[in-house]
Amino acid sequence: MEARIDKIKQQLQSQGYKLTPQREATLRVLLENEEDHLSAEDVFMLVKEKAPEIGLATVYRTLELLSELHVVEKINFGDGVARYDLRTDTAKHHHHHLICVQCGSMDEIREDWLGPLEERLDREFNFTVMDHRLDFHGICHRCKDKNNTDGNGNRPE
Amino acid sequence: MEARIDKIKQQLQSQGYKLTPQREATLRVLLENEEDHLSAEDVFMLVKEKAPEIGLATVYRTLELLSELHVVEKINFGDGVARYDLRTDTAKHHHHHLICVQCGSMDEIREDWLGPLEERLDREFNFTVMDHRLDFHGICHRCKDKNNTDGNGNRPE
DNA sequence: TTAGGTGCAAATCTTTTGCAGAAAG
DNA sequence: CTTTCTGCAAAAGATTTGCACCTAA
Repeated sequence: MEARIDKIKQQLQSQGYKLTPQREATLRVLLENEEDHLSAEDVFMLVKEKAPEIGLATVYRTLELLSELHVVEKINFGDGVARYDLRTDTAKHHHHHLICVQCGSMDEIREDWLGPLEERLDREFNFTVMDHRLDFHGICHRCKDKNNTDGNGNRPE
Repeated sequence: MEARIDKIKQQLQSQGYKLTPQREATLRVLLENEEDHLSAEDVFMLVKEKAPEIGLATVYRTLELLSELHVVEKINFGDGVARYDLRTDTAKHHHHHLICVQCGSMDEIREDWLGPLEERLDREFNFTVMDHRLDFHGICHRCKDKNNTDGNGNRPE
């Protein structure tokens, strides 16, 4: 974890930014909750536990900065709040989301399935892909199990 | 166009909703701008040309209603505003977006490239896809041309 | 030392809601 | 008639910004 913080610190400094205690605390929260998709408010509350004096505006400013540096990715599930995902170390951000329309859960697929499509885009549309976002909406395996064993015969929708 | 309005009118009525002049004007705007991804504000301004007395809240309420009826799809490109796409008559909504990080333009690909992936999801993850969203971020063909002929050698970012 | 950061509060922006009056079926 | 709608204005949330004061490098 220290190594990752150091690396990000260098990224910041190479662009003339400073690693302040507030930014470091924010980074640690993101690292400790890598599996989650935290909103700015979520991050704020978690950071407050470590650094109670931090302001919400600083969290927003930090997340925006980290977003510009491609350290985190800002995502939007349509629930009115932006969420922030720490990016993995690989060059691109290759993961997809499975969003269940029944229970609202979200799983991730940490593989990239779009390589061939991106080549095709470059060839056919002269569009050079830098990033992508792929979300699937449907029924997750948990809900499918539940629907089948649900004695009262409830069905989604 | 009248046929499509009639069809939606029936959809509304079968659920106990009324087709008011405001709703009809909103629908017409959506039909006339099917290629665009209008925000609620966009729709509001266009509807105002036909029905100046309409209120923004009514537009929001109408769009939400049409969304529930699956007449439009509410989408979110992460720019802080929800946008609304008229759904095509086909069962699924198969199109992808090419969003240019340089000029902000957005093109559409009206083909579905994900069929095989969706089958794989069902097989490997037991996840049944009902819809998907695929956005690519990168440099569009227009900006690539512009960058190459730009005498002052400006580069994006 | 000094450019960049911070906290706070106020401002902004999108979207939602309460309500009294209007109108579709 | 009665239930659903509408417009307006106010409210609610999320995010951004102005500003005077700090602080990391």
